[in-house]
Amino acid sequence: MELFGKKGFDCTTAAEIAAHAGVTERTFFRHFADKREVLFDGQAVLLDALLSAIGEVPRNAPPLDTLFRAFRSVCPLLEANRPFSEPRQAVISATPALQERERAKTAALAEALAGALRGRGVPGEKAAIAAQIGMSVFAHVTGAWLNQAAPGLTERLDRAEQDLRTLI
Amino acid sequence: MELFGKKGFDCTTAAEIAAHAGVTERTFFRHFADKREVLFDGQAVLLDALLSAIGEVPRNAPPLDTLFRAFRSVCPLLEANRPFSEPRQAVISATPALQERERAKTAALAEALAGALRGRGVPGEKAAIAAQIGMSVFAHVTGAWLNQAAPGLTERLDRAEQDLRTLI
DNA sequence: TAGCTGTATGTCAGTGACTGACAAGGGGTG
DNA sequence: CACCCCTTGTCAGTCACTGACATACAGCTA
Repeated sequence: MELFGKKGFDCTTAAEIAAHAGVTERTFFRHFADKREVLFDGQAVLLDALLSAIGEVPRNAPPLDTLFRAFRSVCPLLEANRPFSEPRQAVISATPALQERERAKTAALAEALAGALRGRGVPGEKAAIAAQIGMSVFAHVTGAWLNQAAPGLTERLDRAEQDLRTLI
Repeated sequence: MELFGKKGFDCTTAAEIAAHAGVTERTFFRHFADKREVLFDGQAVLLDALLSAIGEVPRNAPPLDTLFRAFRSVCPLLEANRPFSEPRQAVISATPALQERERAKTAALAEALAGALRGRGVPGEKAAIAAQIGMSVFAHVTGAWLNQAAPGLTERLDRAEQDLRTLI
């Protein structure tokens, strides 16, 4: 983040990152599949949090309710991480290649959510659509919230869910 | 597509593509921003078709109806293009880097749709959510249809729209 | 016709992301 | 102590992509 803030992502070489961390470039690429991946490590904990949150929701809840409850339950985690995720998001917003990667990550997350829904008895197609919709709303909300802290995440989620329901 | 079918996308060098087209590698990169872009040229016509289709829908239609009417109206175009898009999709499905690019393209398309909705008086947040939701359903449908031709696009769209409406 | 201009292409050298193969160190276990 | 596993370093190589410069060709004008 130091280097990215100073020179931008594209103008920071992998060798520089590695040197800044006190290792070789080769070692860097053994820890991260590629240069972009260095910014997307926390995804795993978010995925775990969402999956276990889904497990807490009563099984008879409708799919979208299940998802939104899970989203709400990880809000504190995201709020706590804001000091790290805000500058990170600034770098991503300035770099198209990173936006591509970010979309890939949220897509993977959506697939995981779809799998969780299917595991709770939601039919396949509907689970996929629900997960994609829920995830795109969630990503939209968190993105807007990272741009501007107020209103908070849960309030934004409420509004987005309202918008979503009135759309149909 | 010949080369990609034979050796796969990753194992086909840009120099080979260029040579196969009878030009230099440098010339290749003057026509396409990067190697992946060579597979995503048709997006512009789809965008135009969708935007003009949106223009045909009466202005007082609710946002999601507007989008789904537009989607339905481009189905013939997609069905006509199937001979080209099916092998193309096979290459994309086999190459994560291409899936990333594809998601970026559909995201750009969703933003364009959101802009069109806003131009029709839909408030900003709702337009963004509607466009993302519509687009993700549309992408999901076309993806499934490219994997298996039957049932057809419009029928799949009907079912997906049903799934979507019953989710709420 | 000769000259001028703009645009598409070729050539070349260079940077930087990433990879495979091999060697070297260091800690735990028998 | 010998052995093994895991991490790291080293090195050479491939390939995507870029900037600078030269060249060819088409159309327009004097």
